[in-house]
Amino acid sequence: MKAKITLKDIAKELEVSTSTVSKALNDSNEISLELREKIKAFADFYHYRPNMTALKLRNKKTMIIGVIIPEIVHHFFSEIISGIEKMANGRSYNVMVCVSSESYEKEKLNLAMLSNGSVDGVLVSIAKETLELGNFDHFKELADYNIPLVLFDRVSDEVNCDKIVVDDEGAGYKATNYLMDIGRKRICILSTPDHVNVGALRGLGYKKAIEERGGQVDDRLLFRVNDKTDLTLQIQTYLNSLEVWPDAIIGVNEIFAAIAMKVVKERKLKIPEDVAIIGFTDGLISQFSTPAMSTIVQHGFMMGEQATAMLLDRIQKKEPEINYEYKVISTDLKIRESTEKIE
Amino acid sequence: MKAKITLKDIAKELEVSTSTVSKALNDSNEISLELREKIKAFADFYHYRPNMTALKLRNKKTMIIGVIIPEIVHHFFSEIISGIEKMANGRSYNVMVCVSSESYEKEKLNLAMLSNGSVDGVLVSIAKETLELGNFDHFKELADYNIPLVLFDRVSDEVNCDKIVVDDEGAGYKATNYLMDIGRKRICILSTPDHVNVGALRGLGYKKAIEERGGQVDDRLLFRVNDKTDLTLQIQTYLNSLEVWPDAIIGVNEIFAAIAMKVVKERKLKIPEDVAIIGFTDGLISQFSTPAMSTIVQHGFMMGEQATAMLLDRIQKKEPEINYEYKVISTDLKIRESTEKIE
DNA sequence: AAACCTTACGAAAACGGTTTCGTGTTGAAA
DNA sequence: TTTCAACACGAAACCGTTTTCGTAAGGTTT
Repeated sequence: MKAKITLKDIAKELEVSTSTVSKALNDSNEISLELREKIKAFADFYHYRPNMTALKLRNKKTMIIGVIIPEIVHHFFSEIISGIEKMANGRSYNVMVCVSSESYEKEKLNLAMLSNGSVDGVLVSIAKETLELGNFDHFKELADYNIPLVLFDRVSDEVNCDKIVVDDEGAGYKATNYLMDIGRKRICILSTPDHVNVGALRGLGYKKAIEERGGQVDDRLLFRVNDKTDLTLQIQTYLNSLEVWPDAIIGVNEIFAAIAMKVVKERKLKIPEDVAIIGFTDGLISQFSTPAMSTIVQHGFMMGEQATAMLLDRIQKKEPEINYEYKVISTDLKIRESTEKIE
Repeated sequence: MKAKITLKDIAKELEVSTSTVSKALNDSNEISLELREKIKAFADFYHYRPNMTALKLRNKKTMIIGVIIPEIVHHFFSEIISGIEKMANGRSYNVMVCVSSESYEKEKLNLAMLSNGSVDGVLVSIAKETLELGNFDHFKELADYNIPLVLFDRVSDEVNCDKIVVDDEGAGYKATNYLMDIGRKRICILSTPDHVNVGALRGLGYKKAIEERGGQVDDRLLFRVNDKTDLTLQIQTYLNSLEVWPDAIIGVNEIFAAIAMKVVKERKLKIPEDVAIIGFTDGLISQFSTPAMSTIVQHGFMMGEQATAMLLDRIQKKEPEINYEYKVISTDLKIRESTEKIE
């Protein structure tokens, strides 16, 4: 175990000054070629590596971006992290991941921790509890510290910053339209409480699609699943409470759709003949369920990449512009067996 | 946008020295109560927060641990990260996540980046390519820099450090035994190439269980799926190439099992009546497949927590002990519909 | 009144680098 | 010969903290 060697050590050993060593290693032509080579060889031999922390202090940049995410064990979010990690790495940044567990307090704590100079910028997807409480002051403080912020997926109008979201309304619209195209009349949507913008927007697209064709939105077909109690039970109870079963179900996430599929099967109804099902997030469940689930694919990886690109661009600009970007990522409809057209 | 305020700023403003301010803020009784309060009030008012980077440099600790993981979009691994994050946070450390994408080069690069003083310790699950190449020199360098390392899940004997793994042999044994208990005679196992210790060990447990009951291991029933070509095709081809179909299949991960389930269904065989299936990793597929999949649950979250605990303990000890720990996490068999006992 | 403690603060070093500026030595131009 | 630029290097400041040590002022012992 050789203790890590510093500039000072090299300087002393070679009887030159630290500034000379520093310059030599940075290939400055202020230093003669001869000495430069000698120093480099020496440094190389002892595996010299500059201390990052010292550099960070001097350069006032950490080359780290912080990410606060509600959950990691979640296909869509892990895809996003993956995209973030890739883009950040490509631009030689590192990623510090924090999990809010959907809790306002943890989100606030994480943000405080990150904003003390640990990172050059922050990427956040807002926790459900925060959205519910509607308290976004902790984000505003970031601006005071002059730390760029980009919100992704779960955003809020009350925060002034760059944002990037999935085209949730368009996705809801797309899914609904497709289901109508294949002749479905009673389309049910399993959504989230309205404070989660994601769910609300998907519901909006759903309504828009129906109304556009002169249809009447039946409010009984829009169910808001809350995540405080057992999901399966809620969905089961709800579906079975309908006097007339729907002939199509949209789940605003993979889990809702998967549960719906289970419930439909238990009811001995055929998928897609009796009931067509569409989910969101093209995760493993969708690919390996029977029948394979049609889904709205949300391009989480791309979202992570682009959010990071936006953040890094903002970091690298000196002027804190007031023109914040709002980027929308469009979705694709991936048709599989759970909606296969029947004529 | 108030620029972030430093100790020096406070000192100048209050016409005292920086040392006084520092001590006051740290509640040193070297400073009179009166002045202490005054300084604290001032600092508070201007939202003073110490610069982390400066502290890191001074304390020679970053309070960050690095994690190198082969993949994020993977249920087991994301569970582990989740556990790591929780434990690290609980002990006031932060987590820097890097992805090797199963590539030797990326793993090496990541390790180099982390070991330059960015982190106090590193947690690694070895990339498949690295295991295949059998080159572990990059890990040995870590010791030179005196940075503690803990390997988890994918480990190697050639690296001297703390390790923590799932009881893979026991899991394979447990699954096989259970299948025999419910009367299965031809148990097939979909494993990985042997250089992936995880797969190899599960295969070992499988063999042990069979031999223990005086059975003869039929090598044709052990298939090594490689991840270079289409998984579904491989498994499909393999299963259909068997003269006699197995009456039970063990997939050493969730995907293999899910694919097997699909193939079995396509063949119009009944699960579990004709073929029982057991998977590993208790992810979403298992819970929401039809029939719901019996699995070996691996406690990824706990593994992440414990790996982190081991690492932090090692970091906090001054003496680099030679007694490395090797911890094994036992698994549980979660029985669901895909193996339900039939008599 | 001399010697000694406290108390309350400041100066300076340290962490490990980079960078600006100064300076002694050369060699070439005037 | 003088002047000046180029070259090659070192000194010192700097990034923002903490911490050791020094010390002046005042109080307490003898």
